[in-house]
Amino acid sequence: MTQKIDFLSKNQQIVLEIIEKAKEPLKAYSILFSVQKKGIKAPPQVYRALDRLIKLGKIHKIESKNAFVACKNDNCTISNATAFSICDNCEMVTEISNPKLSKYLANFHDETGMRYNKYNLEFFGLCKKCKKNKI
Amino acid sequence: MTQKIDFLSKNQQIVLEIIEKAKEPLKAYSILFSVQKKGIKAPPQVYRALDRLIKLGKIHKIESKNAFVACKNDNCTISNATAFSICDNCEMVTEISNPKLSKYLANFHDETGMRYNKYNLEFFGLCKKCKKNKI
DNA sequence: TATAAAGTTGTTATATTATAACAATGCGTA
DNA sequence: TACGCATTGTTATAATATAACAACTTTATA
Repeated sequence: MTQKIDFLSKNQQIVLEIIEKAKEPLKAYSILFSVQKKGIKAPPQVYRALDRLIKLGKIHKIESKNAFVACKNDNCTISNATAFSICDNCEMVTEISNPKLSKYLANFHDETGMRYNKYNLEFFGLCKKCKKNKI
Repeated sequence: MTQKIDFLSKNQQIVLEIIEKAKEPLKAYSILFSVQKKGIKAPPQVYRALDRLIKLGKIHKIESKNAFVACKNDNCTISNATAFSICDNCEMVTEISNPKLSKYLANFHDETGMRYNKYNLEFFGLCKKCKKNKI
C-alpha cells in the first residue's frame, strides 16, 4: 500500500503524478507544459525528475517514441526488464507483463559469452480495436 | 551475391557505405559530417537516406542510442525483427541472430489479442572484454 | 553550534536529433 | 515533347536533451 513516494522530491512527485494520470505516453516537453502552473519552468527540471523516476522503476521510457509511461506494476522498483506493445495506428502503448516472456529473456544468453542485466523489448502491430476498424 | 544495391539512390549508397564500414553505430550528424566531402550537405538528405535504408532492412536504428548500424545478415531485406546486445561500458553493439530467440518472439502473443508484426529488442550488460577488465 | 558534505533546485544557454516545406532536377514513358 | 513521379537540394525550424553553475536544503559531523 504505502508507496516509496516519500523518497521522491517535490518535482519528482509532480512529474510522476502527471504521468500516472495520463492514458498515453507523455513527451518530456508536454510534461513541461503541464507542470508550469506548478512552478516547474525549465527542461532540466523535468529531465532530472524523469531520470530519477526511471532509475527507481516508477516510469519507463518508450525509446521508439521518446515518451514516458508509468510502470503498471505497483511494486515495481527496478527498471531492468521492460516489454511493451505498441499500436502502429492509434499509438496505444501497453506494458506487457508476461512471466514466461520475462523469464525467457532474463535467462537468455548468446554465443558471445555476454550476460545481460537489463533489456527493453518493443512489439509493434495493430491493437484489437484498430485491427477491427481497418480490415 | 548481387545485392539490391542497384535500387539505392546515390545518397542512399553513400550513407550505406559509411555505415557498413564503421565498427560502431553511427549518429546521423556524424554521418552528415563524414559525407560532406561527397556533396551531401544537409540533414534531410541524410535522414531520408537513413529512412529508406531502414525500410529496406539494410540498416537498423539502435533506439536507445539514436544511432545506426548495418544489418549483419547479407540477405536481410526486411527490418521487422531486430535484437541487439549493447555493452554499458564500451558501448559496443552487436546484432543478435539467434533463431530460437527470433522464433520465440515472432510467435509471441499476449492476452490482449494483439498480434505483432515487428519487434525490437535491446539487451544491456557488460561485454566479455569489459567484464574482465572491470572485475 | 557551526560548518562541511551531499543532494536538490532554479536558471540560462546551448547541444543534439529530426522534420517541414518547397524549389530544382533528373528520368522514364505515353 | 511534355507529363508525372521520385529523388535531390536547400533553408528554416521544430523537438529532444544536456552542460554548467549559482542558490538553497538537508544531513552529518566535528
